[in-house]
Amino acid sequence: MTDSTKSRGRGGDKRRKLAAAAAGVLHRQGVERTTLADIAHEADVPVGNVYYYFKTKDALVEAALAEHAAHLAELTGRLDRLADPRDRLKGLVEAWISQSDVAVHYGCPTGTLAVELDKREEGTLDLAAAEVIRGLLDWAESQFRALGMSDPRGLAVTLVSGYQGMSLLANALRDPKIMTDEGARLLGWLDSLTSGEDQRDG
Amino acid sequence: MTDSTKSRGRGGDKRRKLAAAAAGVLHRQGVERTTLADIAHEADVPVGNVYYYFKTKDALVEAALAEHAAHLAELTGRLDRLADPRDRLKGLVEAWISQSDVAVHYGCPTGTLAVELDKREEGTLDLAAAEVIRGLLDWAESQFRALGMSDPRGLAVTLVSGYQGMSLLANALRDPKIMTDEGARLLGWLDSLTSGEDQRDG
DNA sequence: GTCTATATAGCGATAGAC
DNA sequence: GTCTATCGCTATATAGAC
Repeated sequence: MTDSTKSRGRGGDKRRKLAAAAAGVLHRQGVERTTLADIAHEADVPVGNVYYYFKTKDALVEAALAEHAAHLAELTGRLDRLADPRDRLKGLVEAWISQSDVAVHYGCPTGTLAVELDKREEGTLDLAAAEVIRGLLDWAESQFRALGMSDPRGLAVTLVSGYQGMSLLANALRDPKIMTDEGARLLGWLDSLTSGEDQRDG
Repeated sequence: MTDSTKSRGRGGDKRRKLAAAAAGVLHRQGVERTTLADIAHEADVPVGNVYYYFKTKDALVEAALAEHAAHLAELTGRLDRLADPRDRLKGLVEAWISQSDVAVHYGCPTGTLAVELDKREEGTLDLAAAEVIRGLLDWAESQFRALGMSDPRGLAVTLVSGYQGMSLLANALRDPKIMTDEGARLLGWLDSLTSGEDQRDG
C-alpha cells in the first residue's frame, strides 16, 4: 500500500520494511512470543518470503536492535547540536518523558529486549542489547565529562539506570504518572549537579 | 499455595519442591524459554507427573511468583523488627547489594518476570508480577511515612525504581560494580533525606 | 526475485497403566 | 498417587514452483 514501485533496485525496501516491522512487533510482544508470521504480516510480506531477506529469526532480532540503535543515534545526534551539555542531557530526559506512553505500554525497547536476551545461553545474542545500552552510557558520560564532573561514568550509569527503572515500574504498574514524576526528578537532579562536585545522591 | 492438606504425602512435598524449582529455573531461563521438562528435572519429578500438581504451565508461573513474594515478605518482616524506619529501608538496600551476584547473572527475579509477563495479552498473568512490586512499594511507603516524609509514595517509587534500574543495567552489562556503586548511592540518598522536606533531587 | 506448500522438531497437555 | 506413552498443535525453516 505504500509504494507503487514494488522492488526498488535490489529489493532493499522489503528488507528495511521487515526490519522496521520487527522492531515494532518484537518490542510489543517480546522475542519469544513473536512468530515470523507476526512480523511478515506487519510488514505485508508473505511468511515464507522472509527467509530470502533474513536467514534466521535471530537475524531479525539483530536487525530490530540495529533499528533501535539508529533511532538512539539520531536522537543524540540532534541533541549534540545544543551548546550546553547539560541541555543535551535534559533534552534526553525530555525525550524519554515525551515517549512515556510507549514506555507505559511496552517498556523501554532496548531495556526489555536486554532482559529477554539475557535469559538466553551464551553466544546467542545474549549480550547484543548491552552494546546499545553501552553506546548510550558512553554518550551520557561524554556530556558529564564536558560539564567537568568528577565521576562522569558513574553519573551516566545513574541517569540511564533511572530511566530503566522508571520505565520498568511504569510498565509493570501501567502507571504514566511514574514516568512524569520520575522524569521531573531526573531533570531536577541534572539541574542540581555542580561542576566537579561529588554529589551523586539524587 | 491453596491447601496444606492436599499434598502432604510421605514421599516429600512434591508440590512445594516443584514451586521452588519453578521459581529458580524461571528466573534463570525466563518463562518462555523454560519447558516443563526443565522444571520437572530441577525438582527431580517425572515430567508427566507435573500435571498432577499443577494443571497448566501458567499455574507454575503463579506458584513461582508466590515464592518470590514469600521471600520478600520474609525479608520485610525481619526488617520490621528494627526500631528506626530509616534503618529498615537501608536494610532493604543492603539486602539487595548482598544479592548482587544473582542480579548480575539473572536480574531481579520479580522485575525480569514483570517484563516478560507484560508482553502477554490481557488476562493471562500479564499483571501478576505487578502485585508483588506493589506490595514492596506499599511497605517502603509505610517506612517513609513513618519518617514523616511529605511524599512517601513518590519516595518509595524512587527507591524501587532505583533498584530495578541498577539490576537491569548490571545484568545487561554483566557488571557487579554497578550494583555496589548504585547501592551505595541509594544508601547515601536515604541518609540525606530529612523529615518533612521536599528534597528528592538531592 | 517472489511466493506456496510442506518438512521437521519441540512443547504443552492428556489418557490411562500400575 | 505416581509415572509412561503419546497426541495435537504450533513455529522455524526448507524445497521448489512460478
